[in-house]
Amino acid sequence: MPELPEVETVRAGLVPAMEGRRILKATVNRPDLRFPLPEGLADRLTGRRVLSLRRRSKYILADLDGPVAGQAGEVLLLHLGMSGRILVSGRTLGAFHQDHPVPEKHDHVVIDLEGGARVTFNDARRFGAIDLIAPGAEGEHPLLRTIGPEPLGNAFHADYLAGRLAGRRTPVKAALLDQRIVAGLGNIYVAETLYRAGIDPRRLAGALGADDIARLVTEVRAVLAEAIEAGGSTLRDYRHADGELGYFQHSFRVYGREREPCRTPGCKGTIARITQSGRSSFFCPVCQRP
DNA sequence: ATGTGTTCCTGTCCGC
DNA sequence: TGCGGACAGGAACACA
Repeated sequence: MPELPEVETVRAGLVPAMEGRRILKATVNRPDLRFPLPEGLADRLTGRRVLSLRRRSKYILADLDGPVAGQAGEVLLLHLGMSGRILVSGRTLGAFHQDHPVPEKHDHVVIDLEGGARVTFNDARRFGAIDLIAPGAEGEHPLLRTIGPEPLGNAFHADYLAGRLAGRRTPVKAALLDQRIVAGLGNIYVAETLYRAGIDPRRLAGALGADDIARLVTEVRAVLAEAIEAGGSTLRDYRHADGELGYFQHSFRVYGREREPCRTPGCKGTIARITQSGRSSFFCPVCQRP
């Protein structure tokens, strides 16, 4: 469940289980995801208190306290890749899920917290990532260093985007997927954004007009905000996963709707699917002009 | 530098 | 029911 709204939903779901709580035990069942887990991960987590949970792009960042009182601790970085899920279970006064007590296949890391919650990182395809970042080193971390502005933040605006797209001969679809240009968008929300902005995904980024770019900024923000409000999107029938309460998938206007009618009032178009840079693009050939 | 294609891995679904 | 192939929400990497 991996684009920005899903990650934000997962982060929010982890707050009652983790924030302010001490990690009593950490179990590593598998030594590697996309890359090897940090050396001594379980030991470095055990005994630490989770001070706060943040999100940057599609990454969840957990600020830990240090082993020495008053000293800053490491930051736990979590990335879900394509298939990653974070499950929350445990006896906790009903504050969160209680229905996933049984270990499943691909439960790679399990964290037990003060208060009785168990947080499980499950990722069948192992495209996800877990890392520990030294205090103050977040800005130089290879996975975070080159990421562009948060789309819901002040740094993402039409002038900025125009500057980043100028002269680019790549399709706008690819440009919006590029995390260095804007953080957090993935295949679904790019498709939905381009539909709402009335822009054909094949148009070259550098050929967009100022009006196109202004609409893109508006629609990126609107789609993401609506999706977060809906708790993200749930594609497959992931039972028991935190964050799968999302229902934004019912609001998709183009994603996954190949050969279905366009939902723009009065439009007789049919949603098309093409492949761009190896991934599916869904769009209405009538509403979204080349 | 910029743009494109391949690759990592497992699971599911669809057509024969 | 089995089997093969296409496809899946990401992103790093190798190459032209």
